[in-house]
Amino acid sequence: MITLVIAEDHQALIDGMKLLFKDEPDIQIVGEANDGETLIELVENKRPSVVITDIRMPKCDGITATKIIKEKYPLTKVIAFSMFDQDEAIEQMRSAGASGYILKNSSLQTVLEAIRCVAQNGTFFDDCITAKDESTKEIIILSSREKQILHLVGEGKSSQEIAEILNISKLTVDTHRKNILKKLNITGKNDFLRFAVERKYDF
Amino acid sequence: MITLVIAEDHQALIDGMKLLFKDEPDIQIVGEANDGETLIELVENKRPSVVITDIRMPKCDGITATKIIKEKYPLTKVIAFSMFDQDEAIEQMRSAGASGYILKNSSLQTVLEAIRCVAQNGTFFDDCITAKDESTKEIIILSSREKQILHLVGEGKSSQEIAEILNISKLTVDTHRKNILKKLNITGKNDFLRFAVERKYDF
DNA sequence: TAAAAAATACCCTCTAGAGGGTATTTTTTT
DNA sequence: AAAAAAATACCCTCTAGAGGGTATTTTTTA
Repeated sequence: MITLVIAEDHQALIDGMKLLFKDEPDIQIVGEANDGETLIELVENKRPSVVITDIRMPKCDGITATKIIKEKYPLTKVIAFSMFDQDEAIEQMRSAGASGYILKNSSLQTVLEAIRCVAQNGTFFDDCITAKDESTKEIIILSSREKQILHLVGEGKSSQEIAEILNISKLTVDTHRKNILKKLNITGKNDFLRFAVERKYDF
Repeated sequence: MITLVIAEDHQALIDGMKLLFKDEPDIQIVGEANDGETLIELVENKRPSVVITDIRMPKCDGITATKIIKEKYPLTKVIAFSMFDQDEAIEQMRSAGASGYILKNSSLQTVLEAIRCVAQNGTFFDDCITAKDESTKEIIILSSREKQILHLVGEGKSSQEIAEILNISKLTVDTHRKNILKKLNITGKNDFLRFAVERKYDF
C-alpha cells in the first residue's frame, strides 16, 4: 500500500487527483496541504511513503520543504509537481532529494506512473526534462556566485545591498553583474532586472 | 444538457475535471485545449454552451480568446479559471464578456457550481473576488494611460521606446512614471520595473 | 458651464548601473 | 606543479530614470 500526501496550492488539482486515486486500490491519500508548512506537519504526523509537492507554494516553497522532509525522513519519496521545466528548479529539487519531477501539463496518468515508480525506489523525471540534459550544459554557464547574485538582483536588491549581504565590495558585485550580462548576452538596461525577476519566478 | 469546452495549460487539471464531469449526467465535455488558438477553433466547431478557460495560456491568452469568442458567439458562456485574484485580470475578463471567474485554489465542486450557474444565464464570481470590490476602488487608482505605460514598462520598454510607441514626448512618459510611483508609493530604483514585471505576470 | 481629473510637456539634479577596460588572489582542474 | 576558472577589486565614461518642481491643454464629471 502506498500512502500519499499531496501538497499543492491549487485545490482544484488536488480534487482531481483525489478522484483519480479513488479507483486505485494500492494508493491511499493520507493528507493534503495547500502550503509548505502544512506539508511538513503532515509528513511528521502521517509518515507517508510518497509525497507529491508543488514548488511554488505559500509559507514554505517545495524545495525547502523537500530538504526538511528528506533530512528527517529519508525513506519518504518526494515527487515535484511543477509548472515549469526550468533547469535550475529541477537541479535544486534533485539536490534537495526529490525522486521525481513531473510537469503540470502532463496527464494524471503520468502522475500515477511516477508515484508507483518512486514507491519502488525508482526515479521518475518527465521526458522533456531528461531530454534537456545535453543542452543544459550550455545553459548553466553561470558560476555559483553569479547565480547567487542573479537571484539577489531578482529580489530587487541593488549592487550596494548585495555587496553588504555578501560582505564583498560593491565593485565586485558590479563586475559579476557585467560578467553575467556577457554570458547571457543581455544588452540591456532594464533587461537584466527583468530577466532576473523572471528567473526568480520560474520555480 | 450543458456542452463544455475546457481550455487549460495544465493537462493534469483537465484530467481531473474530466474525472469529475464523468459522473455528472447534465454536463458533457465536447472538447479540450491546451492553448488559446485551439480553444477558439474548438468553439467554432463544437459550439459549446459553456467554456472554461485559463488566462495564461500559450499562443493566445484567455482574455483575448474570450473577446473573440464572445464577439462571434455571444450566447456561449465563458468562465475564467485563473491562479490569480488580480483585480486587473478580473476586470479585463469581465469586460471581455466572461460570466464567471474562479480561482484554481478553490475546489472542483466550485467549478461545477459555476458551470451550472452560468449555463442558466447567471454570473459566478469567486467569493474572495466580490469581497474585494470595496477595496478595489483604492487599488485601481491608475488612469488608463498610466496602466498602459505600466504595462509597457513591464515589457522592458524604456521611456524613449514607450514615447515612440504612444507618439508622445519622452518627458511625458517620465511624468507618468513618476505619477505612477507616487500613487503606488514605490520609492525605488529597480522596484518599479520589478513591480511592473510582476504585474504583467499576474494574469 | 464650471470644476476636477487626466494627459501633456518641460526644468534641474543626482545616482545606479551599463559598457569598456585592467589586475590580483583564490580555487579548481588537469 | 602548472594551467584554467572563479572571485575579487578598481579605473573611466555615459545615460536612463528617480526625485523635485511647474504649467498648459484636453477630457471627464458633477
